[in-house]
Amino acid sequence: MKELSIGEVAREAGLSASALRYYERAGLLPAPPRRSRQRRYTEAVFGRISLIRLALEAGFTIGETRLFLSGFSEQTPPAARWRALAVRKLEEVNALMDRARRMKLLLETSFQCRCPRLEDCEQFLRAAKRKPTSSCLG
Amino acid sequence: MKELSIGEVAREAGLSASALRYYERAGLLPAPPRRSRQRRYTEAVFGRISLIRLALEAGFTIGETRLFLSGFSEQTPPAARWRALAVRKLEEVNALMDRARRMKLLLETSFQCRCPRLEDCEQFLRAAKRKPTSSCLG
DNA sequence: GCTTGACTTCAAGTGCACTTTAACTCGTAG
DNA sequence: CTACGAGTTAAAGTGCACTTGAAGTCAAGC
Repeated sequence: MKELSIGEVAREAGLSASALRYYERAGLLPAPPRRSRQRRYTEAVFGRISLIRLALEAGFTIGETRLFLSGFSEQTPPAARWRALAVRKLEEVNALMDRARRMKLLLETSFQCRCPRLEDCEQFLRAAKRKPTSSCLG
Repeated sequence: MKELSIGEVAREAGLSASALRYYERAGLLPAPPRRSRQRRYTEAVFGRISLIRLALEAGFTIGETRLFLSGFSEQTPPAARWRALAVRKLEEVNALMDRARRMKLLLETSFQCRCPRLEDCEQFLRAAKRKPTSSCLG
């Protein structure tokens, strides 16, 4: 199996070597074996990295992402804590999607808006206040 | 028209007085008139505040939010810059929604997943990789 | 043997969105 | 008159997710 240096992994994964070291210190990436002090990764690391990026980009903190990952890499232990996190995060992600959806609608309607102050735009207020369209991706 | 102190505005709007002063320094909130050095707001401030919060919570930075607000409060001037920002932000919001959607799907499928490592879970990988369901809110 | 380039560690720095602190001013109540 | 609570400022501090800098290690090429 091919061994990769931190530079190669960084280049291919599209992030910096320092970020990889940071993830390792933070407990998100397992410490790989060394060849004369230098890290040697296998290609399995890319799956882990995209999992980490997916979580971080969706708004998980480093600590939550660690817990999220440990909810799977270990067999039984932190199930309760992980489950609690997942439920809470699911709510947060729902809220995030709702805000993003409203902001999108806002940006789109703002192209039509000719009001002097956006706070007074009827069309905008309708867009900004609309509650979740619960049918979509719910 | 009723005049409100910074404390009353903060309490009613659900944020801190220091945040309001910070928004003012950052050019998001207009500097209100003073009664013996103390800020006196009218109720119109609440509309502005919810606009600010909506933008910030959807991922706008302070600078972008300022530009966003100025795109409306002024009649003609920064239309081009604002329009460019809006288009770029619309893309970012789309990306954010896509990530949030995938994270949501991920959290939901993870409740079913019994794989030792999530990176190897077939069901999960299908969920994480699925591209935008372009029909929804597009 | 010396240089080069990619790696190593540890500590300190960065940018954002605020918050906290210290020292101060007011208007009001006792 | 004093004390109190709520407001004021400028400057420093906070937490997060990294990045940068300094000083060193190591294998390969000249």
